[in-house]
Parts: sequence; structure tokens; C-alpha cells
Amino acid sequence: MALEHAILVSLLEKPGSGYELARRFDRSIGYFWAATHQQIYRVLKRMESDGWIDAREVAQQDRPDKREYSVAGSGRAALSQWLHEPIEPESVRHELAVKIRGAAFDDPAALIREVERHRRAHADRLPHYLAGERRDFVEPEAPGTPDAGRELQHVVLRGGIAYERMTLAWLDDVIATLERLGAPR
Amino acid sequence: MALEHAILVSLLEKPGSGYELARRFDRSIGYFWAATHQQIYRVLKRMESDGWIDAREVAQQDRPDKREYSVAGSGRAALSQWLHEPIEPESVRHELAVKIRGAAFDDPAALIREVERHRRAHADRLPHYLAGERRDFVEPEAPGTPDAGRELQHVVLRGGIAYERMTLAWLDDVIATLERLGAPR
DNA sequence: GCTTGCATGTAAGAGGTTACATGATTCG
DNA sequence: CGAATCATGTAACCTCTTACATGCAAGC
Repeated sequence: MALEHAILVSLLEKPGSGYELARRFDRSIGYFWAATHQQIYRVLKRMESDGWIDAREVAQQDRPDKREYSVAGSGRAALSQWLHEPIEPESVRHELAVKIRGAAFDDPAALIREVERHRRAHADRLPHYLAGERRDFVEPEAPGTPDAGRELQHVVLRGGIAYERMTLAWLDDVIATLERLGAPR
Repeated sequence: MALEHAILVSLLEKPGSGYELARRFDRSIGYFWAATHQQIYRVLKRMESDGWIDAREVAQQDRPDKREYSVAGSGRAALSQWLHEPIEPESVRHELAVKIRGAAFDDPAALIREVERHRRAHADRLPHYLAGERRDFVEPEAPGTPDAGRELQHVVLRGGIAYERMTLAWLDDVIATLERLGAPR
């Protein structure tokens, strides 16, 4: 039950339409919280009728008009409250790990291509993260009070980078193990 | 839609009752695929009526009787088929990352205790994994054909260990960042 | 003329969570 | 006597996924 809160954070960082939010959930935010446009539109409606967000019709030339949302006072309060509630340490769903253990009862070698596909997906994501880091976070902070938003986005991005690196190393380990089992002796 | 498959793998590794499965999903298997007993009983019924698994009533003294399930031929076939289908590279749900970015719009320092709580949960899990590794995987493999099940369980466990280590290091980074923002200058 | 991008949805169904329910036995 | 463990479920609700639907403008 945190899609609402992910949307609140994203709208606080920058107001936008449902469509724009859906695109952000395909990129930056979506790397640690996935959501489709159908979900987003539904939740935006509920949030608007609960008074968490305000909508503003924006006419555009050369494109369909859009409804731009921004966070209302009560939405900010709801976010604040959620931030002060404890959450359960993540319940994971790691489908590939299930497959790897399942391969013992099938052909381990047949899984290699699938694992390589996943490895490629992660290998593609890493330079994307690193480019984002170079673009937004290399230049030292302007003197004065630190920008909390910037620092926190950066630490989350560092988490993403560490995760991708760890995953790549592990997938190499998995592939090596599957190869060893596929061609024993 | 992989709870069925996770159950098939677990039952192939060792037959058991719904209750026993629920316990495994609290421990080993559950570290990469969470499930509650309610879910498990519901899915077991469906799997049994689909002919994927067979049930056997086991009378016990000093305890309630139980229904022990084991994988039937068509269940093995279903698992095999699933293993050969590609899956999408995981869609993540990392609630804590949402909170961290949200903290920019609230009090960053207030999040420290919460992050420390998560850090402790991960710090508790790591020695548990390492103990499992020492218990089940230190002694070198018996000569002859390698045991695929053992090797694959081990590589998944190595993944869990790498994940916990990476997460601990990242959470330390997060805590340091939050502290810096809480006490600027 | 076709595809891509912008923009917003509905509807059905699958899957997951939370609360409630029962009943026996063992251990402190 | 109360709590924990073993053992199995039902019911309501919420969330998420997948498929379908519409319509305009720009670029190839």
C-alpha cells in the first residue's frame, strides 16, 4: 500500500499528469517501485477524491490537454504520517531463484540462456544508472546548506548501483554453476 | 503466478503438509519467495484438483493428522514447462527507498531509527545464512557426479549472502547520509 | 498510410493480505 | 492455567495484471 506514497513523493519532486507519472515509473522511480498507467490513473482518482492532490487542467497546443496534479496539504500530511510508521522489512519475490532451484529437477543447462538474458537486462541498467550519477551528482554541492532532496536521491541511486553490481556478479556465479553441472567431467 | 511453482520445487526437494510448507516459506524458501499459510492452503487445493500433486493422509500420535503432498507426474511436467518459459526481469518494490526519497519533504533525521531497524533485520539474517552454508555446504562434494540440487541450492544461498552484505553496506551509507543532513555544519 | 508519442481511461480476473475460526497437545 | 506448537481452513477485501478502447498529431 505504498503506491499512493510513491506518487506523493514523485509529485512533490515535480508536479505532473498521470501520463508523465507513468513515464517516471518506467524510469527513475520505477527502478524501485514499478507501476503501470492503469494503476496510476486509478490511484490518482482516489487520491484526488480524498483531497490528497489537486488537479489543474492544462491546455496544450499540438498535444492533447492534460490534468496536472500537485500535492495538497492533506497529502503532505498523509505522507508525513506514513514516514513515521514502521514498515515490515520487505517481502521478496525472486522468481529467478525459484527457477534455479527448480532446474535441479529438469535440465540445468537449459536455464543458461534465460539467466544470460537477465544478466543482459542488468548489464544494460548499470551504465544508465552511472550516467545518471555523472549527470546529476558529480559536481560538488554548492556551498551552504546541503540540499536534502539531492543527497537522498543520490543515496538511493547508489543503492541501485550497488544492487546491479552485486546482481551481475551473482548471475555470473549462477551461469558458471549451471555450466559446470551441464558438462560434468 | 509462481507460487505454484515454488511449491512444486519445495515438494520435489521434500514432500510435506501445508503446515510444513508454510514453515519452509517462513525460512529458507521464504527468503526469496514469501507466502502465508492461507495462500498456501488455497493453492494446494487447486493444485491437487488439477492433478499436479497427490495427497496422502498421515496419522500421527501426539499431534493432529496431516495431509502430506507430493508432486505428481503432471506437476513435474508443469514445472518443466514453466522452466522453459522466459520470465520478465523482476519488478521491484522497494518501500524503504520510497521513504528515503520522501524524507526530503519531512524530517530526514526522523527516519534514522527506522533505517536502523531494517539494518538490524538484515544483520540478523546474514549469520543465519552463513550458518546454513557452513552446515550444508562446507564439506567438499563426494567424488563422482555432482549433486545438482545441492549445487543449485548453494548458489542461491550465495546470492542471499551477497544481497545481505550489499544491503548492509548500503544501509550504513543511508544512515550516514541521514545523519549528515540532520546535523548540517 | 503506418507507427510512435501523448493522453486518458474501463473491465475482468488473478493474486495477495488480513481477520476470524477451530481444536488438540505440550511445556512451563 | 495459559501460551506455544501443530494442523487446517473460510471470508472479505484490496491490489495488481492483462486486455481492450479511444482519439489526435507528428514524422517517415
